[in-house]
Amino acid sequence: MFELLATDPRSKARRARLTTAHGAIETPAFMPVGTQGTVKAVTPRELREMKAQIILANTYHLFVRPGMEAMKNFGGLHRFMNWDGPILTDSGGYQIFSLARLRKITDEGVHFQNHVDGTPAFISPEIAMQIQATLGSDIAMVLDECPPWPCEYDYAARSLEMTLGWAGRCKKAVEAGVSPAAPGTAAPAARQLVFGIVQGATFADLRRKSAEALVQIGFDGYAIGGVSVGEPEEEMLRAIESSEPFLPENKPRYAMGLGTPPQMLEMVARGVDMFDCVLPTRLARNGTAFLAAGTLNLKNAEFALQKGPIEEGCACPSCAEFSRGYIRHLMKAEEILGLRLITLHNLHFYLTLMERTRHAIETGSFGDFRKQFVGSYKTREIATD
RNA sequence: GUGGCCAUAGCUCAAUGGUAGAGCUCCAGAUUGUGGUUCUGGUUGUUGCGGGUUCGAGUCCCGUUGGCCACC
Repeated sequence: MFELLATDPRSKARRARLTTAHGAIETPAFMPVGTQGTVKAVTPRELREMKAQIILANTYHLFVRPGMEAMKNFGGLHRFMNWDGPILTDSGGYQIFSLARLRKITDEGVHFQNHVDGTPAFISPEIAMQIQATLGSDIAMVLDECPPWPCEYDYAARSLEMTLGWAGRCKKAVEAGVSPAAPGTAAPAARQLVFGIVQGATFADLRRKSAEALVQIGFDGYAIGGVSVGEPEEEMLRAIESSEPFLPENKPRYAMGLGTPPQMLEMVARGVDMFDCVLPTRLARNGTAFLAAGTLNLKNAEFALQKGPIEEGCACPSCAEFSRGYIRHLMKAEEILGLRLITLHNLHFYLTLMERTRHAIETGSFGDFRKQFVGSYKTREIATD
């Protein structure tokens, strides 16, 4: 169920609520990425404390390791990782193409060797949905091919044909009843939502065709894929703009793998409701922190003696207790607490940004908020102690 | 005391007598459906010191200082 609560009169920004089996998600929302059944370096308790509403996990990674036997044994991913909030599972199409040693792609599915021990495996649209049913995620994604950037028109068109065929089979597989049974109960679990994925690379006509065909099949939400693959920001926004007009207003839109803080606001203004991105967690592990003024590489020597927090006035647990100088030391010494503290800060930053965005849309001030935030955010701004 | 080996970047070490380099550290940059990864740049030298041979010496010769090893 997806209810629109407020809309911005001057842009396509929406404030809405998506209800899943494990609770409601207030949108626009950022979803922390927990590929292997863990948002790297933080616990589910910490995620709850910073008000994460939903997290991601990855079908391909969990299929390869620990595998479905473990998942069945533990009664699904929620119980396995001890997270009782909503989970969205990416189908693994992206990983099959980026990680696995490819054997063969056919209309039937993908034969591949996994990146862990090279074991051959096969994933079809039906199998992808079956795995996600076993994982018990609240939102499942269809299996798709994510073409590279740049990409020739002919390749993008052929890839889209295959992906659309797969989307139809995913829908059919779900209707045929691969939905998860509620572990340990007689009652059937609440229905798993399924999102289609718009592809079409950088070509507006393919994007439109993709969106319209998916809507024809009918999904609970629509993702915009084929972005965050190395394309320049203008291409990324164009991909959003050429997909969104053909998606229904009463269903959530999800920009896959995106983005930077300003990019998220630009996409909210273009009608996107949901985001996932590894930037806050990955960059944290390399020492980069997100601030209102831009990013900061905390490994830089200039922070060695600074006693202030990562960001003045920040309400995250790291800023409450630790200095830039200490965190820099931890990162230089490769102490795991350092990347943990920055991860907590960055996730708090992303989640708070979306909370402020929701508030701005509700109060009719999104335009000003967007302008103010994007205007003051610089990639190389260096704040002083 | 005698004999031998060694001395080059902050560290560990390369360099047929022909423009002194590498790895690590250090200083920066990249990272968008995960990459604690990886990649890309950059700083640093009176080649222990003093002489000599040579067109040219980190390299050959003499002396000297320091370290290590072996033997009286």
